[in-house]
Amino acid sequence: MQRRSRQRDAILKVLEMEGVHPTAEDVLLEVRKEIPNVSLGTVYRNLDQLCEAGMIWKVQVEGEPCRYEGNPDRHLHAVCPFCGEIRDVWPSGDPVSRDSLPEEFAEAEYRLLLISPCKKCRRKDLKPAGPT
Amino acid sequence: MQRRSRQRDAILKVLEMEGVHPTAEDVLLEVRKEIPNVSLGTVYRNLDQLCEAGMIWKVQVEGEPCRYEGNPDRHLHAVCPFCGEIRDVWPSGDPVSRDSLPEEFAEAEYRLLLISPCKKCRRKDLKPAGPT
DNA sequence: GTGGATGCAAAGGATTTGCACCATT
DNA sequence: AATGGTGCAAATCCTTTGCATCCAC
Repeated sequence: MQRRSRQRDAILKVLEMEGVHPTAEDVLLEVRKEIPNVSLGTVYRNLDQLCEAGMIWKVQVEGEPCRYEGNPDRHLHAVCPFCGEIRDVWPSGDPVSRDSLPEEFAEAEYRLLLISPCKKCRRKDLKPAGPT
Repeated sequence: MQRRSRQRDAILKVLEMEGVHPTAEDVLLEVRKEIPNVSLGTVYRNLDQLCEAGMIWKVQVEGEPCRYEGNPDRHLHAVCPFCGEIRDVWPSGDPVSRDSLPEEFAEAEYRLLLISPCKKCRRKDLKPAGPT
């Protein structure tokens, strides 16, 4: 990533909005409001670059398209098993119980996704479903 | 899943081998040793069914095809960032530090993937890479 | 014999890529 | 002007599906 471009700036701006976790498609639609003819390829290329650069993060929920987010501070994600909504979760310490793991994982990196109904869905009385 | 079939039996047998985490493709090749003309569609259909039935599990590593495993006991997975090898990890208690999370996640389900070099790769001196 | 399971091939969705042109430095 | 970025469309990869046939019950 050496040069600047209107497109990348616009993409980054979308991801810098608070609490959003858009898919590439979502980003495309949002950016098109400003630059009507951006292409999906460009969005993907830039999202990749920004990830590499550590400026944004990818959030993967099984069986769904990748989501991206711009909040650089380390935090977790929770997905609602009913509606699929993703929300940020801010842990107060290490969310992994190292004590419960073999020595060799004392410092290991991890991907942790919480699965828990969102407020809206908690009201209704539904049975848990997806992600597998 | 109501009837039995040679194909499903064979697929299940592959997954019941200790410590394997094959992709659908891997399962196909293995099953073909016994039933040369199984199709990939059949493999996927049966893997899905067996997952639904809770007899096997799906393991998702970002950017890679799904892997499957037959060990029904609750455990974690660790992926090697260098070679992609997946190994089983048996925690001694709840691997999630509930104390570090907001109240509402006290009982939440989760997906946790550890990222840590395997023995072979620990010897070599490589820089961490993938999964994003 | 009935309806679930199969094999095949085609379709599908998400993401990547090749290429000629455009734009930033 | 050099070379990285873009738009477009085609390609790729993994997975799912439609359909005629097969086979377990």
